[in-house]
Amino acid sequence: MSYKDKKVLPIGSVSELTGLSLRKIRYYEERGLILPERSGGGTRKFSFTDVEKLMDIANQIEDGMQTFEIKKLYKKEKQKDKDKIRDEMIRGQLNAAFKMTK
Amino acid sequence: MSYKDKKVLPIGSVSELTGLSLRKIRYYEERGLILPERSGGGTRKFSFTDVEKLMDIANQIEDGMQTFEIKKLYKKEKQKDKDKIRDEMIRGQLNAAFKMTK
DNA sequence: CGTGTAAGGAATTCTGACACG
DNA sequence: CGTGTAAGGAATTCTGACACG
Repeated sequence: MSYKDKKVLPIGSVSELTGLSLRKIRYYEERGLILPERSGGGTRKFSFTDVEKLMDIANQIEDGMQTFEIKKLYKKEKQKDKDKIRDEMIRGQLNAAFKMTK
Repeated sequence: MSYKDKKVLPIGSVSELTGLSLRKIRYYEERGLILPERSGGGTRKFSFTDVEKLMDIANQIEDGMQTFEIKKLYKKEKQKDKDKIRDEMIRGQLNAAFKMTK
C-alpha cells in the first residue's frame, strides 16, 4: 500500500486540502461516503485517497446530487472492480486449463 | 508538488509511521535535521518526505552518528543538488549559444 | 549528547443538539 | 437534506525543565 492510502491525516489537514468545512467532512462520513480510521482516542485519520474522494464528492454535491445517490454510485464502482477481478481470474483459469490440453 | 511533500501529518501519525518517540522527533527538529511546518496554533505538520528522512536519521543514529554529523551530511547533499542544477543551466546556455553560431 | 518523564496549558477534535430551510 | 454553530468534554500537542549518563 502506498502513501496515498495511509490513514494518517487529521481532519484539520483534510479541511485545508479540500476546502471543505469540518462539518461537511464529518457529515459525508456519517452518510457512509468515506471511511476514515480512528486513533485510539477516537480522532479521525484520513488518507490522501480520502482527500481525493472528498473533492469528487464536493463536485457532485455542487451538481445537485444527493449523498445517497453518490453512495450508490460508489457501490456500482466497487461492483465493477469486483467484476473485473472475477473476469480476470476466470480467464486465467481457462488459460491454465487450455495449456493442459496441449 | 506531490502528496509526499505536503506538510499535513501530525506528530502522532509520524511517530506511528516511524516508530520514533515524540521526544526524538522533536529533538531532531531542534537540531535542525527536519523542518516541519506549523499550524496557526503552533502544532507541527510533517510530510511523508519528512517521515522518510526520519527513518534515515534513525538508522544513522543507531550507527552511532551524532546529530551534527547527520546535519552536515544533509548540507552536502543539498550542495550537490545545487551544483547539479547549476551545471545543467550552464550546459543549457552553452548549447543555446552554440546553436546561434550555426 | 540523546532521550525519558511529569507538569501545566493551549490547540485540536469529538459528539449530540438546535437551527434553518 | 445539507450545513452552520455554540457547548462541554476528551484527546492531542506544545514548551521548558529536571534527570541520567
